[in-house]
Amino acid sequence: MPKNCNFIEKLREAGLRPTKQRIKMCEVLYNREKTFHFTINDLVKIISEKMNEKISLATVYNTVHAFEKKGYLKEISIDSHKSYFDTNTSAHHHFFDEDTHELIDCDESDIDKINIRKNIKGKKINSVEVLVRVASDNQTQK
Amino acid sequence: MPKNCNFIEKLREAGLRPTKQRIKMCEVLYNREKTFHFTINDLVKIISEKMNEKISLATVYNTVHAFEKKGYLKEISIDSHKSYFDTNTSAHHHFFDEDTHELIDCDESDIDKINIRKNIKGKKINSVEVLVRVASDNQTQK
DNA sequence: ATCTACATTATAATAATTCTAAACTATTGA
DNA sequence: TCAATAGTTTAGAATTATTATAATGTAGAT
Ligand SMILES: [Mn+2]
Ligand SMILES: [Mn+2]
Ligand SMILES: [Zn+2]
Ligand SMILES: [Zn+2]
Repeated sequence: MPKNCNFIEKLREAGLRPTKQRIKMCEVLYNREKTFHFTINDLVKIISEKMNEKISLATVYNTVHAFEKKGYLKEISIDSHKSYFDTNTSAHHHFFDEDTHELIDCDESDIDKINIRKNIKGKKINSVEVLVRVASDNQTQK
Repeated sequence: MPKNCNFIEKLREAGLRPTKQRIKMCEVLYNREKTFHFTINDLVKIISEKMNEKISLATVYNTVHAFEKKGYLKEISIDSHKSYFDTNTSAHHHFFDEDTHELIDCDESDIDKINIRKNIKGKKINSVEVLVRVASDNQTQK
């Protein structure tokens, strides 16, 4: 979803009723300069602490999954223990900072096109995504 | 761990007491031709159904995590909802079959070396792994 | 054989997520 | 306008995966 867009219209187009909870969540998620990577927990915290709003946890889950189904959010597998979501729904690669647990998007120029030589009979490729795990390089440490 | 190895010795070397539960689990995990990718649930099922053994669920978790810490198993992030483990602990790429939820290892020749042009200040790269999601290509379907 | 540190186990606790069913509300159209 | 209705929110219960606890068992040392 584009930044500063008319969320009421966008929600309607997606067949989702523009309730105040959903509009608030759109603002949190999409009124940003950069891609937003988050866990449900992050999102709940932002809504309650930064926005001083109260949206039921069940609604946050429902809405995130509704947005995911409509293609406005994408789930990212980084950690088997919790779900990360991404407002950048295109196929793209990531850096994952193992110190801060932060995800950073790669753009086209950051990683050369991946060349897959193998193919699995009867199967087509749905996506090819690279995860680069990084951590502080402690060159100053012994 | 090599196939058909002396698991008692291997466990001792790792500083792990070779208990009967651990030896049994080594047999299930490492007496195989190919890399084994599994969830805890898969493993428990194999132990109880195929091996007709009873190992407490807590022990399965403890042992898998002990093996992981010693570098005999590696956790793979495919699905935020459950943990996959891999007996191939080297850095390698995967195909993931979205129909069967099966992981397949790539070998060196399957994917060309990944060229990363970006670097994050103060961070070093720990790993670069590619996940290729595949699904049945249904060319016969409408 | 005895000791002891470590391991196993059943069970309880926790955490993430989903379900349920009642209350609420956005939209429709009389 | 204003009910009717279908979709939505909500608190709380249920479920699932995982981890903690604490009692019991056992491998390895003496
Ligand atoms: Mn999900
Ligand atoms: Mn883990
Ligand atoms: Zn991203
Ligand atoms: Zn593998």
